[in-house]
Amino acid sequence: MPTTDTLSTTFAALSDPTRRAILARLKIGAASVTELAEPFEMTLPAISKHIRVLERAGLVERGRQAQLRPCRIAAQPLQEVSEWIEHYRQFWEDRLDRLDEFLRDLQSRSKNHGRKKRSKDRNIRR
Amino acid sequence: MPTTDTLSTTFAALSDPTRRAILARLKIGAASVTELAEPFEMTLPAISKHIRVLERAGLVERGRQAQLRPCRIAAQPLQEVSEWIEHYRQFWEDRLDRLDEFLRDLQSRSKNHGRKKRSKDRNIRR
DNA sequence: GCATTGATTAACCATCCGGTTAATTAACCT
DNA sequence: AGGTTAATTAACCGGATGGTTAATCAATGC
Repeated sequence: MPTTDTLSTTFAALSDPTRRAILARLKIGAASVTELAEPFEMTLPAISKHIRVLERAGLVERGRQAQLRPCRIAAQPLQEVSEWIEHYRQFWEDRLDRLDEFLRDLQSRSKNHGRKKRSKDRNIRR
Repeated sequence: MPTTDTLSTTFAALSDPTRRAILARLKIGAASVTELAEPFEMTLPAISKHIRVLERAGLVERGRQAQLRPCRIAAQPLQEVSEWIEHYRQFWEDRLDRLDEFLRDLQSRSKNHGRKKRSKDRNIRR
């Protein structure tokens, strides 16, 4: 029922491979529904639904020309996702950080035999 | 049943606000299940399930000490998400791009009166 | 007006999801 | 051994999701 927040609907929309494929297709240009449906072994209504999900999430916009409803990408909501995810960058780069620390540690140890220097500036994010 | 791909399960895991809140909480340090449950008006089993979803998605790992199962963040899968999303950056920055193009256009036009330079590498279409 | 093409809506189905309560496991403490 | 605390499992429920087929709407082209 609710779960109205943008981030949730965006993530939900992206959690389906068909939908992501549709977005990928739209990266290279606008397309009609039947065009979008073509690469999939799926009926048109199914694709139509997927598109509506993307539309509700603000990830595609659609026009209308003749009996076509051309879709184009509108990735604005991805910005919020990107910002959200950036707050976690340090956590997936932690291993590198630790390797980094290990190397710096090794280096300083070789310079002043074996004294371990405490590196203050850990939380490096690059 | 299927939909086994990492990206899908990661996005799905992130599509719930409770789960994102749990991750946010874990950013500031490991915590037990009851600790994690505390801020929510929700039963323990519910939280337990959420945690399992996060765990299956590889977003948290858990230890075991006494009867506690301390959770800690493991944001590695977010890297893939981040990479995926970066491929769309140009699309949400498009407005800026077009302003940019407009300005460059204006500039080159003033230099060799009114000849419009075709920028090959744009990829904008709408 | 009527057939054709493009797309949506309706009705239906199976499965998944987020939540509950109640029962169960697991480790600790006397 | 028995009791307490931490957490999971089991069984269940209602509502969302992803898909189908069949029917309908909307615009075009004779």
